[in-house]
Amino acid sequence: MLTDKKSKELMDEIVGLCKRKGFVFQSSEIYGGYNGFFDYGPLGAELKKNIKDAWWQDMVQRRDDVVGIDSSIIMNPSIWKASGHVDGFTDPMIDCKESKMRYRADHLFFAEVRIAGEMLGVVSLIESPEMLDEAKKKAEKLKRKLAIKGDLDEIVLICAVDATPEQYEQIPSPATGKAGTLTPPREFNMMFDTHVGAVRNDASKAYLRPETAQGIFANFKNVTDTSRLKLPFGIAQIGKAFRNEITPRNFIFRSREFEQMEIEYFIHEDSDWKTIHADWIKTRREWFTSIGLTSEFLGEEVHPSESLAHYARACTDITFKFPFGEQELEGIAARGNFDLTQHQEKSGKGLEIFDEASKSKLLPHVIEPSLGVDRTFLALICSAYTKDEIDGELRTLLKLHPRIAPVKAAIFPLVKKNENILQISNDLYKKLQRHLNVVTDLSGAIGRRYRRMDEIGTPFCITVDFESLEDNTVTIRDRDTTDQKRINLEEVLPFLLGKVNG
RNA sequence: GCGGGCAUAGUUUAGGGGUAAAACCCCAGUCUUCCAAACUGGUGUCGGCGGUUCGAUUCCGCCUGCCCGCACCA
Repeated sequence: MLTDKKSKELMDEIVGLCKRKGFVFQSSEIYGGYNGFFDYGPLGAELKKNIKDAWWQDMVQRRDDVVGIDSSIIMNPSIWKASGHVDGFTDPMIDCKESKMRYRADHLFFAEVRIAGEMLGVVSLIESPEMLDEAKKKAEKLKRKLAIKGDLDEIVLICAVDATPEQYEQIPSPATGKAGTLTPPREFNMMFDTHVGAVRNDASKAYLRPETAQGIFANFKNVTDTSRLKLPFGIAQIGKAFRNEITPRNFIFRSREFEQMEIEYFIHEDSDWKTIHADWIKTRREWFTSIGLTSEFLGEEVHPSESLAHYARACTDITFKFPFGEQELEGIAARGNFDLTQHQEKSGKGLEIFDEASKSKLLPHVIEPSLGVDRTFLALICSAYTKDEIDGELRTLLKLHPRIAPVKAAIFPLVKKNENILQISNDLYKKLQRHLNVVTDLSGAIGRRYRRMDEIGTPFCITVDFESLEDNTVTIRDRDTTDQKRINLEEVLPFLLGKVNG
C-alpha cells in the first residue's frame, strides 16, 4: 500500500492528467467551480460512452434474459413516497455543541438507567454490535459513581430518532458524557426537489431521481406486458441520478450528479436467491476485469446483516482500492419484493405476473447489481495510469483496454513533406474513421506524437513511411510494449476491430 | 457543518504596494526516414466581490473553489 503522501501525489497526478488532456473538468470552472459537479471533456465523454456501451452490450444485448429501458429523471412524486425516499432518504444529523462532534441520529442510541423504576440517569453510545454490553458497563459505572445499591433494571436501548423531547434533553453527548450539549436532529433529505408546472406550491413539488431503480419498478408492468419475458429476467437502465451529498469528496468518486448503471433481476420468490446473488457477484467482478480493472485492486465487502435495510436480505459491495482508499464501486443487493409490493399497494395497480413454470401469480423478488459510471471511470484511469522508462526517457501512459480507450488508433505520416505518404495516411484515416474513433497528427517528431498518444491511452499508432510506398504496408505500434510490426494496409481495420471487440 | 492550509498561463512554480516571469505544454515555421532533438516565432495568467490607498495581483474583509483532519457516505 502506498503511503499517504505518495497516494495523494498519485491522485493529484491523475486529476491533473484528466484536466490537462480533456477527460474531466470541474463544473462551471469559469465561474469559480461548483462543488460536487463535474464536466467530461472530449476524451472523457468518449471514455464514459465506451464504459456504458460495454456494459449495455454485455449485460443487455448479449444476454437473452435482460432488456433495457430509459425512464424519465423526474417522475410522479408518489413514486418516491412509495419507495420510502421521501421519508427515509435522510441523514438526520446531531451536533455536539461542546465537542464539535457530529453524529447521525439513527446511529446514536441511549438507555435510561433505573433501579426498581427509579431513574439514575441516561447513558448514550454510538451504534455497534457490542453496544448493549457497553451500555451495561456504562450503567454500572453510573451506579457506582452515585453509590447506589440494588440491581439495575433491564437496559433498553432506544435510538435517538425515537426519543421524546423530554428524553432527548437527557441524552448525554457520547464524547463528553454531559447532557444538554446535543443539538436537535436536523432533517436533511438527500433528494433535490423542483417544481413542475407554472405554480410553485407543495402540490407542484417533484424530485430529481436519486436512483434509476425506481424507473424500472414503476415500468415493471409496461415492460412485462410488452416484452414476453419469463422468470428469471432483468430490466436494465443507464442514467443520471442526483443526490445532495453533504460532503462530495475524492474527485468524481462522490458527486452530486452522477450516472448509474442498474439491473433489477427478477426471480421467483421460491428460487435459490443465494446462488443467483453469488452468480451476479461473480459476473460483475469478471466484467470489471474484462474492461481492464486491475483485479488485485478489486475486493468485496459483505454488509453485515444488522446494517441492512429492513427489506434487503443481503448486500455485497464490489470495492476498488483507489489511491484514497478502498471504496465501493458496485452494490449487489438481494432486495426481496419490497419495491414492487410498495408500488402495487400505493398505485392500486396489480403488478403480479404469471409464472408459467410454477403456474402461479406472484410479485417476483429481485437481485440488484447497481454501479456508478463515474466511479468505474475513475477506477479505470487509476488502473491504467502508469509511468515507465523508454530508452532512459520517462513516459506517462494510460494502459486502457482497447475496448474502452477513447481513441482507438492514431494514424501518422512519418513525414509531412511527402505527398504520397500524406495521401496514403489520409486515405487510411478516412477509412478507419467510419468505424472507430481515430485521430491523425502531423505535427512534430514521430516520437513526440507516440508519447502524446500514450498519455491518453491510445492503444495503437499506425505510421505510414517510405516503405509503405513500395509495398502497401504500414507499421503498427503497441502502446504498452512500443513494439512495432508491419502489416498490410488492408489488414489494419480488421486488426483494430479484432482488438477493440475482442 | 467544524478546525487547519491553499488559490499567479493548459501544467509545475517564481515574484512583488508602481508595466507580472520561467520551464514544460500548445500553435506556426525551418530541419527531420520511427520514440518527448534543435532553432525561430507566437497565443495565453494573478478565482470572485468589496474595503484601505494616488495606485492592490500583493494588505484587510467577505464569497467561491480545492486539499488535509473530524464527521458523514442507499
